[in-house]
Amino acid sequence: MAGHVAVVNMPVVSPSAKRYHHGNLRAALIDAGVERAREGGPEAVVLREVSRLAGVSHNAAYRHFADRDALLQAVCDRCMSELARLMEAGIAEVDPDERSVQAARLRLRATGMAYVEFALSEPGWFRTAFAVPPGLGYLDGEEGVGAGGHGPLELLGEQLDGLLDAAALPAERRAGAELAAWSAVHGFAMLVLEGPLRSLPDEERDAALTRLLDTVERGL
Amino acid sequence: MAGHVAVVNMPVVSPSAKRYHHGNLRAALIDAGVERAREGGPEAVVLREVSRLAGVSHNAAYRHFADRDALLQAVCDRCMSELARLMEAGIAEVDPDERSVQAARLRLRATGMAYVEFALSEPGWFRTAFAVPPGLGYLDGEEGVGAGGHGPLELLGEQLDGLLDAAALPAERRAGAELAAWSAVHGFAMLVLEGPLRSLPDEERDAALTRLLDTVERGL
DNA sequence: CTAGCGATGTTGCTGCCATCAACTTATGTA
DNA sequence: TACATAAGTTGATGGCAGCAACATCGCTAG
Repeated sequence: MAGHVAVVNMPVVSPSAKRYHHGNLRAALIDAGVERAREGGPEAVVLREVSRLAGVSHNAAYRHFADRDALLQAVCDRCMSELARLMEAGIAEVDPDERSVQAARLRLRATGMAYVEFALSEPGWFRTAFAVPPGLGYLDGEEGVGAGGHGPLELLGEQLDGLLDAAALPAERRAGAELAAWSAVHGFAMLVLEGPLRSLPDEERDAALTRLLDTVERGL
Repeated sequence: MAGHVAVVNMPVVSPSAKRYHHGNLRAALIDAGVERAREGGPEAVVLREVSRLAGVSHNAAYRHFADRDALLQAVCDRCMSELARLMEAGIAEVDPDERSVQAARLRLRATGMAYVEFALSEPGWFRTAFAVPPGLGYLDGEEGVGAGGHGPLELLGEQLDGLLDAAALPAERRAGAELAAWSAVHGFAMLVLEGPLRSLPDEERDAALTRLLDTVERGL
């Protein structure tokens, strides 16, 4: 996503040529929104500023998005996808063919670590990913998915299934396990990022994360 | 806090008499801010609107607060205090003299339940409590405390100490237990309130909360 | 080949907000 | 009792979201 440039549906003309019709404005606006969100989070996704970045006048955006929230929604999706990709990458670091309890546990742990690492390394994107405008329900389907076509929740579920298969998770506890694990890492990220623990020293923060993941592993 | 009316430092004159000097504007502004936050969360704490509610012109607020963020900060504190009070109330429902493992566990559970109940019953206040403006670190000291003078983090810590005393928590796991437990309930509240799980049916939500608290209890 | 229509951008409003500066009124104190 | 100062007010500026009316372009039917 970093340095992302829309490649699909590129304008037929040279991008430098200043034309009345942009040719690919919708994608350009989302790109610009993602860029701003990276620095300043969801509140930095400002229609006028984003339009300026896209080299177009304010109001042009209204041809492609009903209002600011619609643009923000699209930007949120992209941020969520980025999170999914990072989680996929973390999971993939454990040999996919390995079926041991150990491997299943490592994968779950990697999932949680990737989640928090994303929050800490890209706070703007992380906050944006969860800043879906009120009223709009998360569709949980096609949007916000990683390269494998699965969203964060599905990725987490797959790791829990892996734990189940490896007999490291009692079957009667499988239900609802997603939400328990997810809540833990999400809350940690929020508290540390913009909550009361925002000024916790890095060292203590990392120790607390390890402690947290241990707790989840024991408790699930 | 509901229907809260500032009693300390009330103006010496009848409140209905329209005077040039309000007499107690600072408190009135905070009250109005809390009222708006209840409905619309932190973004509803708007200087002009709050001033209107206090029956004073915009800009009057600048005699009492450096800027909007300073007012918001004060409102956040009040919301956090309200959370602390609800947690205290939940904890107090278990006989304070009872020292059993059972009682200690119930108290921890009540703490978490109160936390989530506050988030669900007063979403505006909950979101505001954690919306301390960036740059301002949480002081974690005098602010945001309940009737007993303790903040949410301290209240949680006390319950964990209780678990320790009752030998329901190994001493080597006491460190960092606050953050683990807190993260879980906080993440749950966020995900359910404004996150991807915002449209989860009440029934499933309650079941998930039970499952979550079980997990924490086992894992700590 | 070309007229014109619809899609895409632009200019110029309105109304809301935060904040600054300059002015006014009340209060308490010397 | 005068006046310094705290507390409120009026009236700017500049930014943002969104509406309306106008301008330009590109494609397609005839």
